[in-house]
Amino acid sequence: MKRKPSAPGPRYAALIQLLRTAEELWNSSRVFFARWDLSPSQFNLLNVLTDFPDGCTQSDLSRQLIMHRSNVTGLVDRLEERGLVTRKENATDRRAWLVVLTPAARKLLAELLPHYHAAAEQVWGKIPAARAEKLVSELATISENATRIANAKS
Amino acid sequence: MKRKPSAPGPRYAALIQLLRTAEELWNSSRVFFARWDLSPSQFNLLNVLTDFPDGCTQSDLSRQLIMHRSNVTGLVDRLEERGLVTRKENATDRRAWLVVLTPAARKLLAELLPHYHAAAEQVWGKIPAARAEKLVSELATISENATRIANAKS
DNA sequence: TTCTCAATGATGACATCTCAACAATCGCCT
DNA sequence: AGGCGATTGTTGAGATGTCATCATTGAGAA
Repeated sequence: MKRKPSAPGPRYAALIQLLRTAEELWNSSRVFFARWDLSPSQFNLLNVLTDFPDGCTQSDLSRQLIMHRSNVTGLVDRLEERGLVTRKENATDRRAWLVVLTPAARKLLAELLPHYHAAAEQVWGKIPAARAEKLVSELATISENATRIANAKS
Repeated sequence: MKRKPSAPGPRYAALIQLLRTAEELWNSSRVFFARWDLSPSQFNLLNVLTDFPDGCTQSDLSRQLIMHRSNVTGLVDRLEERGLVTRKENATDRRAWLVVLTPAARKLLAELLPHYHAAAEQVWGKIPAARAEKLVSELATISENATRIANAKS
């Protein structure tokens, strides 16, 4: 008894749900960060920079944020215009800038982050932390498999 | 003993991993669909249309794909230029088009979908279907919570 | 019927992203 | 020292996405 041609397997729907959930999270975060006039990408960039008090190269940022170098250029441009970030010259490598948070950005993050972390916890509802942590390893497996399969020569 | 100010809760990292995994899946799918000269969004649109043999309104498409109406306009424009989709006039509502798959698109999908469904299964590796299905309900909970929290008046 | 409000799709402005190409610089190898 | 390949940031083209706004059309209330 045949079903539809090329019926999806049982785990296909789960992947779709995963993508959809991530999209909803992203869109929700857009609404959330709009209160501080930030986009999710802008916040992520600032958030990464908090781990690099001495500054961070744009290429390093692109790797941390998993995006193309050329995208970081415009992102930093707009954040620099708003005074949240500055480009410092790098004495040891004259090709690369050092992107640093301004005090204004640190103040903004100090106000924003508690709300953000609280909201992140709220999103899980009654799902316990133990379950969430088990999820992480499964998600990591999926990430690796996806990247490997995509880069495999067909 | 205080940690960093505004330390993230235990489930925060899991959310980050979720977003990262979705991003890797999306990027992997970009590489995957490039074999047929399609973007992930273009594929998703065509895939949705297979469920609507009589055609689908652009607004309906925007709801199915969770994107703004204005985005569907350009997406359909480009697919129409490539002959994968046509805009039929709608007798019962002269505001709306009916977007329909062309035979060429059906042929393309018939060739593409088996590979896609196989890859989707492969991504899970040794994670059993039962666990994947349990994931779905948790992800659905997260989706709902995120949307609700974002839309709540603060 | 007419009026009003909602829905549809298009458009323009803009942010976000990828990719290819480029000049400048770095590092290493000979 | 010189040369060569890799890395860095920028630029331009173009796809993808949001949002506000608009004219057209639908549909239900007065």
